[in-house]
Amino acid sequence: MDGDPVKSFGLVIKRIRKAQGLSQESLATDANLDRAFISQVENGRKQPSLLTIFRLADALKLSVSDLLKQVEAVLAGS
Amino acid sequence: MDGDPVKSFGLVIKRIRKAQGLSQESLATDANLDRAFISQVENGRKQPSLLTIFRLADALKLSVSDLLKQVEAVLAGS
DNA sequence: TTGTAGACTGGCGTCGACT
DNA sequence: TAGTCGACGCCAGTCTACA
Repeated sequence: MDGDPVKSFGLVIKRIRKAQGLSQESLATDANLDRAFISQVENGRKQPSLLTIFRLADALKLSVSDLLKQVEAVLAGS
Repeated sequence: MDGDPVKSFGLVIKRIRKAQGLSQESLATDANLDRAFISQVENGRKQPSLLTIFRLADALKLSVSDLLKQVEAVLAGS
């Protein structure tokens, strides 16, 4: 019932980050991004660019396609 | 030998669009984007945002994860 | 540790026109 | 049909700082 890819993306990032026991701070440094920006993305307030999506996937140690497959799953079940 | 996700993304978009016999113009209208911008993306001069990636995938009638899987394939074999 | 705010730079995305 | 250009508005992404 959501339908917003930006919010769904944020939820997935937050879920995976927590599952790996990472802080926003460490994820930010791993992905070469700002911590404040990570927060905005996780809360669906900012939509990342292509390069940023790749950086986040790398930092979370999974492929971009697998990451977005999880986003699609959230979208489908919402 | 490439390593640039932005260029790879553009190549994949162009390849799929041509395989479906679409013009940049029709893809642009299907994805609610500007034709000039489609050209920039295909040539790796602009990197799309998350929402734009979803719009392009929809217009090309494939899932975002499948689209990015093709991008990863190009990156791997380059 | 996280959310948010304000200010800032650079770049996304649009539009019209020309090649 | 596709590439590119200039101008434009708006937002991605950074940084500092405070709750």
